[in-house]
Amino acid sequence: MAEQPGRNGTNGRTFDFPRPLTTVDVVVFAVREDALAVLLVQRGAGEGEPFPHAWALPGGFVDIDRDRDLEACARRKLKDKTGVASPYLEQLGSWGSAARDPRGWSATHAYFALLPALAAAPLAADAQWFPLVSGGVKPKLAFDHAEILDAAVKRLRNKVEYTSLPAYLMPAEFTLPDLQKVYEIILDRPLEKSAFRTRMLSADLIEPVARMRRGPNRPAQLYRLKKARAPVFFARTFNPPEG
Amino acid sequence: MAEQPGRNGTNGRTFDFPRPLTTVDVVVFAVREDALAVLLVQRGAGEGEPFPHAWALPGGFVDIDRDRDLEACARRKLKDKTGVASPYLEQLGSWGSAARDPRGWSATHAYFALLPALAAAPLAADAQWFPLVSGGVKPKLAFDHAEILDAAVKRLRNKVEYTSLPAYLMPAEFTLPDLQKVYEIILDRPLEKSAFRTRMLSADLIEPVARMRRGPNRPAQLYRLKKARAPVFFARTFNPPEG
DNA sequence: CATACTTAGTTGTACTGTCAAACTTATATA
DNA sequence: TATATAAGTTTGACAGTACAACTAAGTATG
Repeated sequence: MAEQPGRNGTNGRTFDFPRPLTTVDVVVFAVREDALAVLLVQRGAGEGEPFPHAWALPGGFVDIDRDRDLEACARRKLKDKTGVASPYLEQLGSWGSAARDPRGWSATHAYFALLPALAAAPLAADAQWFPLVSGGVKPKLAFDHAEILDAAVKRLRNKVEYTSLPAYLMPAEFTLPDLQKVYEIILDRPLEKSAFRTRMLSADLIEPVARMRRGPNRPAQLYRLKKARAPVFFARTFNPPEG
Repeated sequence: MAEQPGRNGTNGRTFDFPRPLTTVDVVVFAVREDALAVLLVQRGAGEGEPFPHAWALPGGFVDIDRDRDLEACARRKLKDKTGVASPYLEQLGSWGSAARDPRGWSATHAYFALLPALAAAPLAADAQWFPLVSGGVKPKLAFDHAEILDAAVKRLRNKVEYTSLPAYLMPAEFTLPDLQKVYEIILDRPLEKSAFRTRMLSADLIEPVARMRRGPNRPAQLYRLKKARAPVFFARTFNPPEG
């Protein structure tokens, strides 16, 4: 185990002051049953545990022996809860204050992840998906996690206006109407079909596969994400939003 | 002074593990002499100080007794170095790893600030402005600050394409050509005059004052930022960049 | 087997805002 | 008074979206 950290450094100099607690939290999004959903975990009720039984974002303390850096820490926590190793992961921001954790001054580094709908089939026992209703989630969240979730939803909504982020919420193969539907779910407004198709097809983002989706009506072309494709940023937002 | 933090909590429970160091750094931008410039401070050379004499971003440890939250900590450090109390301040991200500080596992919360050119007249003794040349700064920076600076410049450049952020780099009164010049300095390319004017004037962002700027040619209308104006997000970027 | 129904996908016109370049206006200076 | 210079406007071309109608391809139904 590493030496007690509050007192001594590694080079002989003493820097003697209290350190904030350091945690990482992850806002995990997926689209389930035609709604944007977020993954929450229920907190334990051990002695001294703040917010016992409350729902919270998956996360926890940085382990300086296991976690090489913050992103590795976020991936570890994500893997623990969902089994998914490499989803889309983006840093969201950090929240730190004297008041947010009853155990003392603490700072959390928040990330947000996008998962294909069915990726997290074997969920951890204490984890559960919650649909977002009017920007929030039903249970009252621990710490300042409601605020972090709110920031994540706003950031996602905002970026969906001009990026291809929803592509990371899709299964391996999907149709253009499928993708449009996901955009519409997140933005909560309908989009123009022809403009949407033109934009997506000219973005060098997806490629058709040899199969079609068949159903009770006209078949639809199936597409897949081009390999190792970073998100695309469009030069315009979708609907010049209101005024 | 607060009790030693590595060992005991405030509620009787012991959470006994090493904590990362927690710092805040600020990337302070201003436009000086027709170039984007960033504020750096020279590090001391006391015993055990990492990167002695190297230039670094202004910042340092969170003081859990003085700083209510992370943003307050950032404002304190900014005030110390520039005397400026309330510039535009935005969270940039966080960098944390075992390797970035020789004193041990550390995480920094980075902010970026935009200052009017002449706001920071009385600079701290150890602080100095450095112009950005091809995205970077001349001296080799301490820690991973070159990486943080790079992220800040990229974020600023990116947001300038579709927001009114440069307005926060302007003095109290300025002309539209002045503002366009600042956009062009940051983006490092010329913009269309008429489209620029149309966009800015229809954005409900600035208002004319009763005076004109006089010079050796046609006078220009002076404007000022509308009071308490949050940044404006435009529905398009400026030049559909290349392809 | 024809017809209705549904969703996929295309086409065409109107509109909005940028691009590009020319043009007009207002001042100082020679 | 002419000239130079920068401020600000006008005009037409163009790109991409909005809106709406249209065609295409399948299943279901009588």
